[in-house]
Amino acid sequence: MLKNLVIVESPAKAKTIEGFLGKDFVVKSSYGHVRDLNKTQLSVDIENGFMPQYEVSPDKKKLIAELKKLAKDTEMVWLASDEDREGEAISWHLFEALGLKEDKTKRIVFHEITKTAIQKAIENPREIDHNLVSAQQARRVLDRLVGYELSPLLWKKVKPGLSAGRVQSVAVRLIVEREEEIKNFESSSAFRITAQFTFEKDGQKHQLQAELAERFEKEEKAREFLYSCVGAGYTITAIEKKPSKKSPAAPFTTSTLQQEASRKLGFSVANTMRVAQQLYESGKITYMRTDSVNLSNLAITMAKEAITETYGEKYVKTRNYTTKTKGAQEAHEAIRPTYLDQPEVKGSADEKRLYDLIYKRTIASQMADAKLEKTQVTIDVSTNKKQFTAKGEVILFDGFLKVYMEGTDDENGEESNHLLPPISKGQQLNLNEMIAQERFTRHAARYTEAALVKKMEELGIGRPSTYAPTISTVQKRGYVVKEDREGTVRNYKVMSLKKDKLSEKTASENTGFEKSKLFPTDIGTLVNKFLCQYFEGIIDYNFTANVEKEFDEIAMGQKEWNLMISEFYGPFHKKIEDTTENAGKFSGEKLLGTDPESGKNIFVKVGRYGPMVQLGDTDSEEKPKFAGLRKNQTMETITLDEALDLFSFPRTLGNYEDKEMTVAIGRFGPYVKHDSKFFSLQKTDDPADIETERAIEIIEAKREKDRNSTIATFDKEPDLKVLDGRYGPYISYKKKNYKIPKGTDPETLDLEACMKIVDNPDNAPKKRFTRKKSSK
DNA sequence: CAGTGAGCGAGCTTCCGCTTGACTT
Repeated sequence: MLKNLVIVESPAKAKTIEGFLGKDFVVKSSYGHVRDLNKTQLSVDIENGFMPQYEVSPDKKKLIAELKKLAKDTEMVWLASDEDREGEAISWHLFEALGLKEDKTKRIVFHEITKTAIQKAIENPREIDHNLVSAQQARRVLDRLVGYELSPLLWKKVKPGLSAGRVQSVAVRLIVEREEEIKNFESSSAFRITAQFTFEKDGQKHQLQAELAERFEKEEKAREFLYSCVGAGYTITAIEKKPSKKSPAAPFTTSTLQQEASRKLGFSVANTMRVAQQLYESGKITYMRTDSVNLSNLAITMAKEAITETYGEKYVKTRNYTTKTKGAQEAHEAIRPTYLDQPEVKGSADEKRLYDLIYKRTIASQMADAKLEKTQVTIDVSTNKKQFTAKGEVILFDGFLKVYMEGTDDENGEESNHLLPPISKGQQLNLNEMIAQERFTRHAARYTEAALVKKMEELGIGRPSTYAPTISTVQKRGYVVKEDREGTVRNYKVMSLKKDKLSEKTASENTGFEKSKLFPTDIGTLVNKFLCQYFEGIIDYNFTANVEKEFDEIAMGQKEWNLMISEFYGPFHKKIEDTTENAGKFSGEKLLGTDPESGKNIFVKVGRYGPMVQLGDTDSEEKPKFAGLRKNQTMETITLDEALDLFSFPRTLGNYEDKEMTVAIGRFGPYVKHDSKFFSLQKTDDPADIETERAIEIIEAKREKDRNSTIATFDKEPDLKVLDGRYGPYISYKKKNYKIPKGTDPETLDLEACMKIVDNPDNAPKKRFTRKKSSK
């Protein structure tokens, strides 16, 4: 009989811990949650105290059976899931699903994976905290109720297949509102005056860059100022020195790792997590989904040693960081290298780069402050009362800067603090050139994925394990797109004073260029408008923070979980019913104008398949005509002329092989149709310009490509083909695809062998899991 | 992925938070 069975959440953790515990312990993993609400129905019994109806998750059936068998023959089961709300619930679900006995079960927790921490945990077991489990249950039920009542309402009122939820809808709101802010932003310009001075000291020539403290809104005033400096002398009248320091940033959490990897390595949030997972699984870093900035004592000791050895003792300053994040649950350590004596690891290029970032951030966090000296120099102008200032910064002691400096999201990095030449008070300066350059104010920056995560974390919305999936969800639903956008050229005025002569010119710059930024789509904007209008409370930025307070009360045993849910659900559900009944279709319909040919109205609106234009009124006798918007068109910017162009399809071309060709625009872009087959246009083709000749070219090019990807065909069975596709060779038969078993050379297949493959159910195409409903 | 859009109505879609692989037709 087995003595001890320990169950943790992650298999990599299980492996490490098993090494610490010795042969009397077997350590297994639950792979996260093991039970959940059924996803095909609400699974919350509203009439009976909102009782959730749990079931073992389909992908956990096998695992639970295994664990159950193991637990039966074990003297003591130790539930060692994380010490937070979700972790406590996982332990309780395991207890229930495995049918454990209280006297044979213990609950233990630890925040760091070290031998002492585990042994201490084993010596201090406790029982499952049912209040904490109730708080998780409240969280789970609330999210289900919100998601599963709001989403169907969107299907009815806006468009099928949409979704809404406590987290994703706020993420979309942030992006939509930022876009509106940008749209309403009015840029203003002012003239910034900079001067380059020279002087000689001890036979050496020096330069000094300075800026006028004041900016001029009007071009005329800037010009006046430059003129006023003609023939002027310049003198340094004050030098002010101030000591300052910089401290290192805290070790990485999930959110800060995503931000830095985005800023410094250009990683998407999903890529960062994928690479971090690989590093974690190969034992190189600690757990990557965490909101804690805490390092274990062991880690701090290791860091101290590494810093002392490489940089010397005066670079060491050990620190304990505390989180400032709202709602942080700190079940894990910060993200750090497992072994701090390893500055480099083997692995893919991405793994190496991400590890390097984690290594440096961790080491720097335990290093001394950088000591600086900031200098401000004041320069008087003899011909007027205005003053220039020059700023400089000297690093007296580099400290942690030797290793790592946190990146910034600030795109207005105009101010540069450079080294100053040897200056002294009273020094006379010569003006080399003075420039007045028109500078424009900038709108707030659009969100990158990582910047959105940062904002969500500030609002306490979402968790480390959901940041990346949420960003992917809002893109999958078509609410948000991640795109590059080209900028526009803008002119600005430059005036220069050199050798007492004024010259003026107009220069141009590219502005508004965006790389990998999040933009709202028409659907995202419309859904946000709908939710703002009818469910302001749910997408309020403080909604999560407020319900979190109540979850905390439940966790402390001060409130019943289902009472909390009931208080929320009453008004919420009433609003759902009201809106279902009283609100009309929410299509964002807008009249664009009238068709000059027929005089009928042309609208733009969201239809069953997305944004479209409509020719003719919905309630008119004659059925209106519809056409979907192209990818680069939006409901807000489409013009009447563009709408009319969309109605010019399908357009008939000449014949080819005695069959008619047409050109049209469909769901997947423009295409040529011939003999009831479809041929997609190239990106460079404009469907408005396609004529017979080009259409034939496109058809022939497609046929050629098909021929090249055909491995074998058979005269006896024209429906069967061996083809080479995206994922390698496969068999196509009667519009269904079959995989070829491993180790079979597709070139050698004859018809008989193919039919054998087709008939073998193992090779049958995978069907989407659909629940069979009993027929009535 | 497959080239639609009213209305009729069946049947489908959907949440957040914990975890990894499987493996694309």
